Amino acid sequence: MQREESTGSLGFALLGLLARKPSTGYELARRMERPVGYFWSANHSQIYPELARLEDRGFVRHTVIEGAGPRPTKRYAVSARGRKALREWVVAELEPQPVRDLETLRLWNIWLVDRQAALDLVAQVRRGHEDRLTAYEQELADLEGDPEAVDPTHPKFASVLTLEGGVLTRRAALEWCDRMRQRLESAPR
Amino acid sequence: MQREESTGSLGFALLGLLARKPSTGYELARRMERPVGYFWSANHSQIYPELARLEDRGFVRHTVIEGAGPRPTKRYAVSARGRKALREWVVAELEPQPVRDLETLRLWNIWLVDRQAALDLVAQVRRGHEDRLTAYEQELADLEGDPEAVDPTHPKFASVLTLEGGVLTRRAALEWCDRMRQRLESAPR
DNA sequence: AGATCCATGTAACTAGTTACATGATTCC
DNA sequence: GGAATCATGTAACTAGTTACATGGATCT
Repeated sequence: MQREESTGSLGFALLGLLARKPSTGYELARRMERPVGYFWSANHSQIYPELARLEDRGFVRHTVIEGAGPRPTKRYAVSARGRKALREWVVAELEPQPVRDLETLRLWNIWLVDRQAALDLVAQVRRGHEDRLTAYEQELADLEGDPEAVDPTHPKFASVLTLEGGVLTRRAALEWCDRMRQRLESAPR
Repeated sequence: MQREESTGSLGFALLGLLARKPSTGYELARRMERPVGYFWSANHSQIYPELARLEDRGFVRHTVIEGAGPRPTKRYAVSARGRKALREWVVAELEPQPVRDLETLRLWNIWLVDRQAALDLVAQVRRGHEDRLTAYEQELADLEGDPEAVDPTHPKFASVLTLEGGVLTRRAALEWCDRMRQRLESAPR
């Protein structure tokens, strides 16, 4: 048993955001929605206390700026120590994380419902993948031709990589949905 | 504000398992590791209390059987109400779930590390996808040629669908990893 | 005799969600 | 004047993890 008290995934998500651009907690919450929210999300109620913990550990520092809230507005930036901790976490050997994929769980139970309901479910899942694919492609288009996106030490390089991953896997998921539809339609009744 | 107290995803995961085969809590925990664990996971310490809640709601029932533990061994089975609740959940219109994908989060920060470390990370991620792909293909091979797998009202039909989805998306992920490797190798230094 | 599996539970904790609370500024 | 946006926090809750606890049966 360890009382280690180490930074969790949310902390590294925030460090990654701040390494790209210093921000207030509010801005971090907005940036968490999109595009980071494509692979990590958090509410502001989780972000504010986590920023305080990161500051305790010396991973971020804040300066008070003028802002619109009833309390002082704080802009956070990563420290050298925070950057180092993030770099180390990125390349660490991590054991595989537990998966929790609600859509696949629902599809795994599709044998319980009638054909029409099954087709509706597949269509619903397909729509979700389609929407995400469109979003990824739009983000990618914005980065296209940007010379910084070719530099592997620039954040935009990493953004392009992750977006391309999203495109590839969502396209595969669409193909899967089409197969499922065919399978359901051609199945004997 | 609602005090609705409704069944969550874990409850439906357990109902789905029990709809396929009545089991003890212990067996459910084992089945959660593989193959269900490919898309949903839970520990026994989460499973036992959840089974009690499902029973409170009349979704499952248990009978005491002979077993090896110090306490009475209970075999659970879904009730008609539980089956109905599961069917309704499967086809419900659900809002998209928050995503938490640690691997993509790490790749999104890859611009912070040197080329070798970046290549190592990509290789690590690739290995994970490879291992999963192999597992999916093995499970699929076991189901191949099974006449029940063609019947859309049989659980094996749904198993095949989800495994095929896994194969398609993991193959896409492998392609993605190969692209990332090329991109990193061909990048100017 | 010791390890592993079967079997069920609770306690203490961390992570994440939803709701409450406050108040200035800007847009319509 | 009202809604949306900026801005930060806390409280109460649900979900999930890790550790503690117990003990028979089977395998080596």
